[in-house]
Amino acid sequence: MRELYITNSLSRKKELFRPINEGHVGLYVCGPTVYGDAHLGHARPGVTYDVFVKLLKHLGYKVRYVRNITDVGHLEHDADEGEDKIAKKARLEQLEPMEVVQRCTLAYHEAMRMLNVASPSIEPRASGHIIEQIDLVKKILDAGYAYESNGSIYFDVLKYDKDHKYGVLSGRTLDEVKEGTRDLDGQQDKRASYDFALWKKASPEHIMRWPSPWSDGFPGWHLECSAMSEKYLGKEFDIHGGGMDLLFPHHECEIAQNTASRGCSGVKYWMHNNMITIEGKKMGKSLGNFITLPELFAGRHEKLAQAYTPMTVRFFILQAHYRGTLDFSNEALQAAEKGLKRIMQAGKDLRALASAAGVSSAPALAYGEFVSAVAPSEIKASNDEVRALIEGVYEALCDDLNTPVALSHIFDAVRIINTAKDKKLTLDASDWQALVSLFDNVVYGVLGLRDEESEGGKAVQTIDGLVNMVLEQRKAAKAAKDWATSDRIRDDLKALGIQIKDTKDGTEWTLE
RNA sequence: GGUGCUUUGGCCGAGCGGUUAGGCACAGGUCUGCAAAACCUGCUACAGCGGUUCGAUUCCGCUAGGCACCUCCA
Repeated sequence: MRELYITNSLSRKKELFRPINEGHVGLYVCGPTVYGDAHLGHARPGVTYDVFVKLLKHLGYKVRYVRNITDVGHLEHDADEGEDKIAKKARLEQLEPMEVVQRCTLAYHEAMRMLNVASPSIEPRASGHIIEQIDLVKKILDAGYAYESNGSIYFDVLKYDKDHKYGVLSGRTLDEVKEGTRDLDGQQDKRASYDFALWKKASPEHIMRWPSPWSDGFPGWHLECSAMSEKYLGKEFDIHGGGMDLLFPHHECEIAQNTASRGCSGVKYWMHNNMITIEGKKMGKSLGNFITLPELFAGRHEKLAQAYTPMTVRFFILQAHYRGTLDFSNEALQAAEKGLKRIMQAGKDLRALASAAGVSSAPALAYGEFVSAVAPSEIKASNDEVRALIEGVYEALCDDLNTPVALSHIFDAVRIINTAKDKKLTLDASDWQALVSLFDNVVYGVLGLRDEESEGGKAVQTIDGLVNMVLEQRKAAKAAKDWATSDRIRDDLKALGIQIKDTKDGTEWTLE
């Protein structure tokens, strides 16, 4: 199996990935808190870990991918004070909290589906694991790293720090954490401001509540990930992912909870995707630069010059490395749209050319499903450039998921395909086979890019027939050297968004 | 205030101690009835100031700007 390197946030270095169990990978990624529309920010981890999982599978690993849904316990302000986000939304909209959860979960799934993000193996909900979470609180209490105060349970950070050192992931010392933690009102129950809640006693008006040995209440936000990752992936698992904004305090607290209860930090590799920024700033409701995915796909937002398709967004995300910030702008999205179109067009041409060269075309791809027809090591080509570029693609992907570099090599493939189409380059069957494999396995497979233009079903077929009919008329006009008619047809079609290309072999057209 | 990250050509965005990443845009050319597309060529940048080095965009320091986390956020 090819070596895979990933940047471990724990060491801040690129490390060779070695699974705990040969050939198997356990991956846990923090999913959304479901209290609003899926937004541009959700697309980044969604796409990033989707590509990562697809790469792992393509390399031959068996993957268990767990991505949770936070539907309780995530509070509005401080980790331990303020209103539950979902309860607040429910109150504002006069809905049952679970109605909010249901609606937002479905919207999130729909947005992910459109982005061609495959479902995780398991998608556990916090509210469905209250028993496990209570059990975890008990273990931490028994170990002496938590205390009860007025019906709530808090994690004793100071004690934990003495025994195990708090802050290993974020690189903060407890002194630094002390300085940075604000003293807020209503924290009298805690011994220290940096202690975090494991269990909160519910106030009388709080709807989402469960019985526990300490009070009727609800679990703290950090608890669910510790409880559910252990349940589905074991005491120690391979990789934990999430957004960089979760690194502190969320993931730091997870490590503390894991260590306090299980005796080990639980995770071998931590991966963190960076943020999408808008005009250089992180997207946030308070800044008014918050764009939801439905708005983006429909072009309905004052910052959007046009609508962008899900694949444009996916490609846009893939053009930057996941650990860097990615700045959103109309110019950048439009550039991505054109670049993607070029790759997809080459993919279409590749099919025809390969099949003409006698290469049996791969079975029709079930879009949204991962196709692994050929193992990466089996891809062979006689043309040096083709061989080098394919090697480059795999090398980049296995070098901390460097999708932008992988794409740069794929653009080399596009150029080669186009040159061959122009008959300025001849490739043999093994080269065509290699390119077909590259597109099926990597472009459509690992990177999960789909040709949206070809997916319109019956309507597209109808348009196809109509356009070909009109083009027959134009052909006749051209034959009669009636350029006025021929040009008018071309212009009229262009006005409808249909772009004509006259080639030696006839007329081609594409939908803009 | 604390901690960390970052500053690349018109835009987006990789990367590296010495060989032009790539995309988009732009200009010229080939092809074409004209176009479009495609291909070829050009545009060769690394915030500023010092230092280390035979050599720095790449390492170190300082200065200036930006960002993130420390509060909910992917």
